[in-house]
Amino acid sequence: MDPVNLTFFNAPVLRLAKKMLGQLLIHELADRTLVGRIVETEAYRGPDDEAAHSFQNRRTKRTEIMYDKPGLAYTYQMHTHTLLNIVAGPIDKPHAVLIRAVEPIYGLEEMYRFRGGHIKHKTELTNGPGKLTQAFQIKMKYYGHPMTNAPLYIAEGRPSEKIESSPRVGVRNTGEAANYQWRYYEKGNPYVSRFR
DNA sequence: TTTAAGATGCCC
DNA sequence: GGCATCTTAAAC
Repeated sequence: MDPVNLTFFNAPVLRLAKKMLGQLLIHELADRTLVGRIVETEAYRGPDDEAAHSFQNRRTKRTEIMYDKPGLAYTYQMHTHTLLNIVAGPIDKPHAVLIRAVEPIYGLEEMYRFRGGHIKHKTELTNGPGKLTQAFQIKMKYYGHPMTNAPLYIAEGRPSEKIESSPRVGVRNTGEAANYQWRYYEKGNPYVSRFR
């Protein structure tokens, strides 16, 4: 499967967050390729978004990558988990899309193994931003990796037909931004994370 | 140098 | 509801 073109990511962040629903997340491991279909995303829109790490153009070692080219991976550590974002356009605007859930397509046996022995149902493999990075073995080493290049990339999938939106998860203490409907997900898909 | 908080997930 | 566990950033 071929990666999407770099221009795919050069879009305003809200539009990109919706466009990414239905696209494929692919990680080529030494002995197996893992594939998932993106079913839930969130947009974080830099300077004017209090919930974003780059709020008020805050520029640190962590947020630096968001000021770089669209299509680069912004990985960061949240408690015991790594979360995966993709930088959106335009360049110099610190915008990014968080991948919150995917539907597992290929490599489920590996995903079960990477997730540990406590998974009862396959919907629990990848229905959360920390779960999917664990299932897909996406680590901090991918910080700055172009998501158009093997071994970790986005490929064209079947676009989502029914998209719903909601407030973002876990950002309740961020003033007005807590109300923005910038979480997008495929309606009725069982792999979408539960809202908290 | 120290400390507190966090775009989470698992267990009790 | 508690807690693991680690990076970042702000306080001291």
